[in-house]
Amino acid sequence: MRYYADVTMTTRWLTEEEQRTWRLFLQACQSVFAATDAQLARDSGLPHGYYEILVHLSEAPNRALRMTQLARASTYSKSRLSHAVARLEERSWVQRRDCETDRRGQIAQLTDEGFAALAAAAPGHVDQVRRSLMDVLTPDQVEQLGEISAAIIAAAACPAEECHEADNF
Amino acid sequence: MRYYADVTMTTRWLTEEEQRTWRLFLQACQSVFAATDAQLARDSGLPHGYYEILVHLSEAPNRALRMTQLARASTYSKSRLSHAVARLEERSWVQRRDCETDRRGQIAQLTDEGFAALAAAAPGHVDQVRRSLMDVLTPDQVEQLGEISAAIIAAAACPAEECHEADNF
DNA sequence: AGAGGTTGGTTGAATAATCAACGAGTATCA
DNA sequence: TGATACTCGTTGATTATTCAACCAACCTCT
Repeated sequence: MRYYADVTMTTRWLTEEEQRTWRLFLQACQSVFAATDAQLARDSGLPHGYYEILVHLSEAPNRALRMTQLARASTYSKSRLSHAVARLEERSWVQRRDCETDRRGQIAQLTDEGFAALAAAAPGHVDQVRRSLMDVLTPDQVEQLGEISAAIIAAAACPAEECHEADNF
Repeated sequence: MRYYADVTMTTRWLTEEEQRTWRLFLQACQSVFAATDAQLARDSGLPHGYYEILVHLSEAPNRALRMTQLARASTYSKSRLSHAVARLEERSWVQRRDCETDRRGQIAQLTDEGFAALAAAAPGHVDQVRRSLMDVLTPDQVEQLGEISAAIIAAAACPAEECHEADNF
């Protein structure tokens, strides 16, 4: 039997090569993310994607972003972001402010404390990214990976598919 | 300010190129997994990694595996797998049996019903993998991605790092 | 002005993942 | 035999994520 059970006959199955690649890709991603998540959790008590949120805020003008923009930047759903920011607010790493020009709006603002936490977490994180990814690949491969990633993102961005999943985006 | 806040001076920061690649990689992974997860959830009500568990069981001799082996194959922690199998058991897709040779052991066995569910889910899933990944890349890129993934996995497997995270592995 | 629709964001319940602790079985070695 | 240590797998509490429902503010068009 093949990797994927065959039922309809009309499906275009994956070739051996594609199958192999898909599995390797899955495993590689898991290994990279497991390592970086573990490192962040260990060294900064930062749960998974929260670091990304802080990074995006730290780069925004004034270290502040509207919730929706922040969600888009972090590829978080609005709901997920709302919960996440609530936790970050409990730790005083982020503060919510009302938006002046749109009274529905909320602005997430990175606090000094939050910035300090991020600054403390960054070196270890970068180090882990090196160990898990960059130092493991040749410069050519890094370039290839960039191009491959860009192609994937581009394909996902448009393709007349349902981009309108209820809450997300 | 750079992407990652600079505090220690001793850190080897990412180059522009590496930074760009890292972010693209993150986003590409999110986009692929978001798409495949959404597809599986929509078409089969299968939460995230559960499909993988069923796949691994379906390929095992006798469609059965010891919990620990299954955990390793799916890169699940023992705890996570235990919970997951409990849910799959509620849906009668998997059954637990005692191991004859080791009385501590449990064997997860894919039921016919579970196999049918997997067979029903597979075509849509494969299709999504094509749309999100394979059809988006050139054959060369598919090959490159395979090699890159293999390098990442190999590096994570050995490197004298702490492979002994409490519960995992 | 106001009806209808859209967007921004939150909430709470349900589900999933992580973490720490545990009991039962096995292995090793005295 | 028994002491010690380790492996197998589960459990319950905590935390994170998803999902559906919702309110309030804005936008458009008449």
